[in-house]
Amino acid sequence: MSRRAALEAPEVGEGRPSARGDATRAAILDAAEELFARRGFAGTSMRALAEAADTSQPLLHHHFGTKRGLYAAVKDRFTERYHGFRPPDPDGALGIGYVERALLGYLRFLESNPQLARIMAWSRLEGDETPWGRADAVWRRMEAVVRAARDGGMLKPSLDPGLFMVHAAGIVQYWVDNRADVCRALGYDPDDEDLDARYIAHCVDVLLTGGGA
Amino acid sequence: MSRRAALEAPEVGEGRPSARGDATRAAILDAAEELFARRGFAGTSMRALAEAADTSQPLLHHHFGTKRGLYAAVKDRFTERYHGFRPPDPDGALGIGYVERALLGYLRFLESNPQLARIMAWSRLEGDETPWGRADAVWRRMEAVVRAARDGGMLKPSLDPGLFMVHAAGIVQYWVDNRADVCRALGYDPDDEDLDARYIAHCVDVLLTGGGA
DNA sequence: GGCGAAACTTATCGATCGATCAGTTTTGTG
DNA sequence: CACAAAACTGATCGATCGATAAGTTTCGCC
Repeated sequence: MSRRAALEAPEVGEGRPSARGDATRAAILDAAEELFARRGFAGTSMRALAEAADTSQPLLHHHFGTKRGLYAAVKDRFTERYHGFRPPDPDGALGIGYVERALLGYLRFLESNPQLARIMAWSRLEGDETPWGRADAVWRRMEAVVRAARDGGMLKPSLDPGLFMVHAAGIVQYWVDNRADVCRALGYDPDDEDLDARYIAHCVDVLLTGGGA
Repeated sequence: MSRRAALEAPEVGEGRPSARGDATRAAILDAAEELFARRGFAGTSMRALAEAADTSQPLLHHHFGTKRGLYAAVKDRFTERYHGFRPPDPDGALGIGYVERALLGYLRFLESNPQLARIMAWSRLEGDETPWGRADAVWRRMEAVVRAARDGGMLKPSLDPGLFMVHAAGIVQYWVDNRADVCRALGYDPDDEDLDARYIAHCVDVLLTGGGA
């Protein structure tokens, strides 16, 4: 097996690096990202990955050691992207539109990284924990924003920042997960490009002013 | 292959039924429910299923035809259970506590059927659509309740019943899916038995009166 | 009690799985 | 250019996959 196994995959290498090697590694990761997201870990074979990456199957083991190692490498690359998401800068006042901008931003982020959302969903079902451990930082960062908004007088004092954030995150996540089913069941037009914004706006209105009469 | 294949599995049979056959079929379905929920379709082998059901592997094919047939049979049985869930009866007035009772009831339902929630999640990722098609009826039924509540003056007129229901369903689903991660990241005690109720109560408060200051 | 159908067991099929090895080509560097 | 390391290929390993065939036992009904 190659010395450049599993966990040390992304770094440039210990011996002599190679431009060609980096290119194929990237191609393999791209293909793996696509296939793992679509079919999950158990449903994806190394041979299918090799074919999708237009390489040979033993080469996958050469670069990433084992199938799990390749999976971990894919998630590592995703982790960087995931942590690249940040709630919009409150820039001073937490205006009324801030929550809407934040939720819509999160929705757009998930929609522009559909494979990330799917891989996270697969991982959760597969019982993987460690690779996404660093995601806790994102949670805490966003909770801090909510707490600041509350302490800044924008949200009512009785509000629990953590629970409120779970509430808000669930709004977005559930939507991207079930958008198609919801449209089919309740008769919304799935091709309506404004539907996402309407849903978020509706939720934000309820979140801030309540749905009660 | 047995005549009693795939889609016709649950019914009693066309030839001469057998008490023993029904018992093993149930045992196989129980084991399959457990294993498919834990490891997904691709991650579960027929041999592992046979061992868990304490039978032989060819017997699985005898009763359910193919692996997909068995999977479909498991989902069929789940579908009945899923449709067994109903929002609590408004019994006249839609009091302030009704939404809380409904959400908490849905949460308890999902928590008391953890395998149902997991199988639904697997199915969604695997791209299965038809087997849960009848779930649309549940969606519409619950939407009708929200619409009645709105038209009855309990919710504000500008509210969209469908979007509000997605919002509410997301609150519950996201919680059961991410409860453990949320507790770890934000420091809630995962063993706190009141946490579920507190979360739901918090969400209902925001849903009805809003989180704004 | 006997007869046919269903239930069940044992053995095994071909295909595919992840992984490894030996050998060749390419690449970077002195 | 020469040499060593890395990249890559082809062949193949044992294990396991879903599925089937053939034969035996059990069950339900007349």
